[in-house]
Amino acid sequence: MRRLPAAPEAGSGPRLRKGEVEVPATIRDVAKAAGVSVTTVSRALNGYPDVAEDTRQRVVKVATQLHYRPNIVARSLVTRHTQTIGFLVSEISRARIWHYFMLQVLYGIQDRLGEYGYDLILLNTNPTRQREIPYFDFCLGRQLDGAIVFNLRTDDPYVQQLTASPLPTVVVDIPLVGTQVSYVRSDNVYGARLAVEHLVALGHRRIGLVNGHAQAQVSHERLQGYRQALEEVGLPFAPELVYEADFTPEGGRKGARALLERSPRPTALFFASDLMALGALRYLQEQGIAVPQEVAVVGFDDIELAELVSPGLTTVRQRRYEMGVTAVDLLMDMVAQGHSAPAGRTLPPELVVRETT
Amino acid sequence: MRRLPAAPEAGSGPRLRKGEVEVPATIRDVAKAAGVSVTTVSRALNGYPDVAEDTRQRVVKVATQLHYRPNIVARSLVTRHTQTIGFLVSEISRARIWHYFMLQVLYGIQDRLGEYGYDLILLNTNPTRQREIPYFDFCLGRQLDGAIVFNLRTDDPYVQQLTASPLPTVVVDIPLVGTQVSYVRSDNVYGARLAVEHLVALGHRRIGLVNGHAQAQVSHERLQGYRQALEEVGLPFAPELVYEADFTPEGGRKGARALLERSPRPTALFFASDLMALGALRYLQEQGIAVPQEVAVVGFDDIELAELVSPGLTTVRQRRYEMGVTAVDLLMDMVAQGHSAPAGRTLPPELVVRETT
DNA sequence: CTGTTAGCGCCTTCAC
DNA sequence: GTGAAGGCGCTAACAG
Repeated sequence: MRRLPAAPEAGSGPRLRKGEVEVPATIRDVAKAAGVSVTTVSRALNGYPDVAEDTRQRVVKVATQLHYRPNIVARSLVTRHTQTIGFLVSEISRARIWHYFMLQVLYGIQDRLGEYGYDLILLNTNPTRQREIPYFDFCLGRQLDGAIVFNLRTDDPYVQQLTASPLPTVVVDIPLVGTQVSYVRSDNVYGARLAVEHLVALGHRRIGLVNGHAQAQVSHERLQGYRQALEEVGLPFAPELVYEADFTPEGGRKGARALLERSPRPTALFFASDLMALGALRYLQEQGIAVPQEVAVVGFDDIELAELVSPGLTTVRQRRYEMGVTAVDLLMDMVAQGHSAPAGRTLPPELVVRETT
Repeated sequence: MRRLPAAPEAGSGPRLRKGEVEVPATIRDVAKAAGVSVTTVSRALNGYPDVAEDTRQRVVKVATQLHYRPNIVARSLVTRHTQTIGFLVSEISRARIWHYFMLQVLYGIQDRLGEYGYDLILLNTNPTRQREIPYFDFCLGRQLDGAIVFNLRTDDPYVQQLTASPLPTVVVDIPLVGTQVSYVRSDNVYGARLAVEHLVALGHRRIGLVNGHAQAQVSHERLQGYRQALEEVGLPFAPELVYEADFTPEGGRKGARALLERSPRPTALFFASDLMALGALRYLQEQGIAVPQEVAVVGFDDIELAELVSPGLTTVRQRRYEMGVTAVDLLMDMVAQGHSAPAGRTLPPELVVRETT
């Protein structure tokens, strides 16, 4: 199985080649070549103070010559931490649609994690495996130091397990708390209010909502914000003006069609995702319905395309990159500092007015 | 440093709690509880045939009770493979723009890797670190079984190192070969020809090209295809009709503006990425230039938005998901089968005609 | 069929 | 300041 049979000749010198394959130098090789013990090499390379300066220099030099790289796996076995964080994206393969949003969060995570010297592992999970194996067993088996969970549905079994997680975890979008669990999300209620208030200020009185599916936490929150804003200005809440879609362009299209059949016809449509708004925009154009003259449109997220289409999409910007960064900060507070879970963080979204309103 | 001091009491039973923290059961705990040796546990759980059926059952049962999960790190240390592949995206944090394209490739990778039981680790690298550390040192240190390299510029130092890589590696977009290196890419020459031939068939004679930057391998190939197609139909190659941009919407915008100032003005524009085409489309709309009546536009990639904008973007589709899947297949051929690098794979793109031509 | 014996490469008390 | 010894949790010969 192993690529290399144990080398019989434990000769001295940089045992660099064995047949065709390069054998990486171990700490022992360095020790031998530098004429010190492995202990000293370990200390010298890991920056402990109790090593004579000239010894350290010699060790470093030899290590460089030998192209020595500490074996992270071996180190992890003894230190019991891997400098690795798991990124668990529920249904990553099917819910592709989410990922315009996700990507930016991922950048934030990746950038910040880099600063801490951690790497990110994309856990390969799927609904079946997910049903069988507690989420943290994935992580525990791999000795991960923590995890970030993304795109969890509220009815996912993991939600239950999460609060009692023994592993430092940050959940995106769902406000879960536990001694080892924290969260980061946008203030979706506020964001939705921003959108609706903007529409109301523009004179709209019948405002439709095309929402995400009910298993997404954010859908509830955005609906709530929508209702709040309406109530605030004394507008009635009309259930027939709410359409439950699924965040996809196709869903947005259907939602637009359905809502525009109501009478009196709404003069504005608020979508719980930009992708839906974009799908609807396309539909409206096909139907020859003028935006924003006949129907105003507001999206949610502010994905890059929002400003690339014409007319440019008015939308509620989520601080996606910052969500990633914040997730890591919260996580590192638990992992590195060993604190128990800090309070979750709720980031304020902001309205970006373009040409669809 | 370690979270748990060595437990002094090595009592029997499922030593499940120590203070607040749950201590995962080890193979030794299972062995003890099942009344067998650790070897037997290992064999039973790993499906070796030389274990009595009732012994196996007992072991499995005990393991389940104890919530035993093998420590992957420990296993990796001895087996010398980690069931983990590195994904190295050059400049992931700054070249954000690439990633509409990347994401779909990533899905392909992730899905296929899951079938093989592997996970993917996102290597955190940056230009600085990249200049200092040979690419495979990242991987070797973490004992990765292989790597997939994405978005490499032709002038990146890694390109040199790659051919001699001791680690199974698949490069996306750059046709590198070595005993342990293979590649996957689209047939960019052919793709560009498809685009230009389509335009020519539509009667266009002056066709501009807004290309990517010169450090991208694909730019050269697409330029080549552009020239080939021109030559084929006896059209002259006019250097002033080629603009070197950078794959971004902003670059596409600039390219469109520059090229449309040439006289006689080109009647068609071919962009080396959809993102550039989209940026240009936006510009053309602002300028009141009718697409496709006054200027026809063709993109490259077929990212999801291409069909979401209106007019829908005519473009050259790359099989992005399939590129990911293929990359993994090539890689696994080296990693699991232990073959030396199989020939690289070049996937045929296809023309998708929408409304901009 | 099962157990004993050695490590994998590294870090870490504990002596010197 | 440095080294010797032990062990992290697991797999893999090699005996029985």
